[in-house]
Amino acid sequence: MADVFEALAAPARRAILDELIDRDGQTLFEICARLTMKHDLSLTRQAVSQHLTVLEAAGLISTRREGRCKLHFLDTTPLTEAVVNRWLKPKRKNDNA
Amino acid sequence: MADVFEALAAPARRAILDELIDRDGQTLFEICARLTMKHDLSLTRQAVSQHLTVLEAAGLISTRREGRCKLHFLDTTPLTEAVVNRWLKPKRKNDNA
DNA sequence: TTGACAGGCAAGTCGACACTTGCCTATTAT
DNA sequence: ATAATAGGCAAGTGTCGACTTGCCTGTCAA
Repeated sequence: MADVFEALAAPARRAILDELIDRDGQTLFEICARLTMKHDLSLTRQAVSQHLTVLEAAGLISTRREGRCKLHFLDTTPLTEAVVNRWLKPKRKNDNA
Repeated sequence: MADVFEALAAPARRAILDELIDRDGQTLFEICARLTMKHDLSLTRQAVSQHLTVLEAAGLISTRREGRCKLHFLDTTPLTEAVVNRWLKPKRKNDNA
């Protein structure tokens, strides 16, 4: 699994995660359209496709083919492992509020 | 406040956060030494200093001068706001386990 | 006051990555 | 079969950031 933080580094990829939270299981073209509409990000289809590849390599999204469509689903478990378990939980050892 | 995710993008900066979790309030030289020892990161003092600047700009660390030393303290609140409140909590609306 | 220690500023190099362009494959409908 | 849809592969460009080198400022002890 690739680096979760490297995947989160690009603003476009964070916007994609936002989009998948809003509506899970979108296709590449749907994501492209909604990025342009709601996030003012006018990217090429290839650009979004490469972002999706990075996100999938980081385990943040999973995909399923459906005929000629490829659906993308959000998975936030790597986020919990990478951020919460690494920095947020250890601090709770001292100040558990 | 600068971008939290951009601050987390560099592995060296994440290692610095790990170091400050292990021992809070370290100086620049202490962090330099411990990065070399425990993380196999042999960086210049200036490199670490620039990383600390980025982390402080992102609000992830706060500093306090103490004579000729500058102590660095971890602050994880931006992490919660940027990650948990953005992606982890919204998912809990559907599947709250 | 001189030297050592802790840190800051500025310019320069270099590699990685975000993005584009161009073309190709696979699935579905007419 | 042909065209349209949904997506993939590969190469190229350009910018940004991580890191270094060199020098300067401030603090403390002798």
